[in-house]
Amino acid sequence: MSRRSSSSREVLLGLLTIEPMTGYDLGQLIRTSVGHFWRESYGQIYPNLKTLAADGLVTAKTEHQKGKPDRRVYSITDKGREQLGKWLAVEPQPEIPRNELLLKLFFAARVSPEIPIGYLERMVEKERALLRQFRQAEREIAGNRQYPDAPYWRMTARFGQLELEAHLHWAQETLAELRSLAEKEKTGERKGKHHAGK
Amino acid sequence: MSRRSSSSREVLLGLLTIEPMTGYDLGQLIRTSVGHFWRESYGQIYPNLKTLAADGLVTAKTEHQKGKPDRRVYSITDKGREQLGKWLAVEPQPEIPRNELLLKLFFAARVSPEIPIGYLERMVEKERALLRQFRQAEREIAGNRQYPDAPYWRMTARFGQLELEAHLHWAQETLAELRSLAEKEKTGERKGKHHAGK
DNA sequence: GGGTGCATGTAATGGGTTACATGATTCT
DNA sequence: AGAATCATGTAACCCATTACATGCACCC
Repeated sequence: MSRRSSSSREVLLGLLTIEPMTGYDLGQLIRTSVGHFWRESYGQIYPNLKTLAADGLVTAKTEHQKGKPDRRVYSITDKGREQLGKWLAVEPQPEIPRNELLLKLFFAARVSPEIPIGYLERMVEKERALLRQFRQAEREIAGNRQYPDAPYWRMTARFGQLELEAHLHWAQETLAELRSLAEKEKTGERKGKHHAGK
Repeated sequence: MSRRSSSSREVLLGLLTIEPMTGYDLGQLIRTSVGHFWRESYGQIYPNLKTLAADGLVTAKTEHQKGKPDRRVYSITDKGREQLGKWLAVEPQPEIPRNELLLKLFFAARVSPEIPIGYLERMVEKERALLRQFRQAEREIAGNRQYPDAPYWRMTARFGQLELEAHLHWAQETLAELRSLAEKEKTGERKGKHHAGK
């Protein structure tokens, strides 16, 4: 048990409190449930399940199937649940994620405004579609009263929605500004072309 | 020149278009200019400057100073500017950053609501302070007409501001919901305590 | 016949942070 | 006296993605 900062093992523990699952199931579920703020690759999931088992936080049993490969079904142990509780009590440290879009925009004066306009337009497209299915999903979860996890799941979904809305708002505002910038460049082409081609 | 996905070298190139600088200067500038969406450690900056010089994208000269250590001052070359232009033209791929706060919230039904309440409260505090200095900074940049980079820098700052506002809004909304959840738990303490202690 | 889904795993590779080493000066 | 700033660099480590390997069943 060395010092580990990341939470790759804890997602697995957390999802195993819902029901026993295989590594493959966990991969699927991660994509569909927490996928908009947390990803794991199988190259991470399988080895982590092994170390979790070695530490006694989960147990595994193999189920044979005909026609399909064997399943290694993992269950969380009491020790695992305890560990999860401890992890939950530790205040999450806010980190600043890298944003390549903003980085390119920051240096965009070196190229034609058409370039950032291009990728903002495509971004708006994608985000609009995403927002639609987000709102759809929210309506579906909204029905789930009774289940004790439901309110928390709704909160995380709501976060995604609000953030998306903010991004969209910004993108549209920014597009308008970029277009007027492009306009000015075309009309006032007298001197100061500061950016190099290509 | 192998396939590299990250943009750690390009930040350096980009900032060197402003003026020649040392690795140390670059570190400082990264923190103060793009720090709210991009970070670099010196363990990354110094080796990258070396490879950039080896590839002919920057040149270096050493300046001696008395009392202080020598400075290695890097300047971008034409080849470097060209490279930067190429990189800027490539559409940035949106990635989903991991969010540990949301992950813990997703599993928060396993602990007392007091726990997420605690860290959301502290988050609101911090973000309020951040927002104040963000708005401050924006007013200062707003004066900078004439400089060709200024509009782009404002756009990235604006992004940070809008996103922060969205986070704050969400945090307050969520706090209210968590508090009513905690209320319900205290009054209706009949059976179903589903979460384990500590 | 070929793609997709189920299912588990390992190895190579790459990207990045942290800690360490060094050392004079200036501020508190 | 001690901390912070300027300044450069390396080594250890860790986390994570991607590619590869395997193989049956089902659908088009």
